[in-house]
Amino acid sequence: MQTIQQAWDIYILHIAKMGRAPLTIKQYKIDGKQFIRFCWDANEEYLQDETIGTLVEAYREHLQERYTNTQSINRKFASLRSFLQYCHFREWLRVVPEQYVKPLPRIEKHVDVLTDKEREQAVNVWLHAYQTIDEKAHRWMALRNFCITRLVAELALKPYEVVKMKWSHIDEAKGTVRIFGSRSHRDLELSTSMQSWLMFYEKQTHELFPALLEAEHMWLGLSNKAGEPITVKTIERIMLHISKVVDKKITCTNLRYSAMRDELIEQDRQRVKQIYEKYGYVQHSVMEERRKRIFNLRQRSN
DNA sequence: ATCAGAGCGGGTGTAGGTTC
DNA sequence: GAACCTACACCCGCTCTGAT
Repeated sequence: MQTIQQAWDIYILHIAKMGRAPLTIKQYKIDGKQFIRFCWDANEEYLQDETIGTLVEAYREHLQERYTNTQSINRKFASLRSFLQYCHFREWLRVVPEQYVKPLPRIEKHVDVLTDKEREQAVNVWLHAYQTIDEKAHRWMALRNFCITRLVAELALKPYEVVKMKWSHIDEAKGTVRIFGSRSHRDLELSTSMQSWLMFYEKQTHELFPALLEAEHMWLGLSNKAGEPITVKTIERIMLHISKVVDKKITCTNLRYSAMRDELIEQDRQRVKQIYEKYGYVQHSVMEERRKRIFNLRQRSN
């Protein structure tokens, strides 16, 4: 007889072989660990038809008590459901207790969008740092952070897309930059002011790090291995610092939505259809949903 | 020798985004 | 539009460095 632990380990190998993203696998491992710990506490170690129903039912209640956010609960249901189906497929289980891993109804939340003034303040934080810091390396870093913040504020980029940027993705003649998402790319226009900031940043980078003349990536770190790009963690920290200074939660996502807002005029659904690709969405319906949430919030707060 | 703070990366809840 | 997958945000603890 299979233990639940063994089964989950095999299941993880299976989804890895299926080509799931590393982050997904990492998350599913966490979910598995939690479920197995719960089973142990209930003195259940083995995967068997006789007990799996009551076990999963009890786990469902446990999750609902422990977490308030239905999104979190539903994600754990999703991985558990997928695991149970796999067990069924492998004939370790005759039946899947489907009714206990059904998702809870989703609650729609409003999104927080920055005002124009807040956005401007946020972008100015690192510009100001750049203008006031004397020490060379820190000054360069402030310049880098300013350029990143401004790019996000202007082009509504996601952190992952920022990190992937390379000098070769900029078309100086056209004044555009090619942004690579996780599975597609798009060309966006750079303002002339943004273009000159980037050129200036490039020059400064080469002056400070002559050895990195050949570095492909635009955003480098002082303590990284030579030529290695920063990670999304650094983007987070740039935003965290801004949040502290302006005393308002600034994240890449709310900067991104603030940049989208002006184009997402409240009633203009036609426009949403036309521009969704610009903001890196695969379908216009996602952006339509975001538009509704953005304007709901503004109606309430105004 | 100890402390403070920056930088970094792992862990995990939550939200965003894609696929079916 | 439900179900599923993946990224984002945040917490925490470790390490390194420079100040006291």
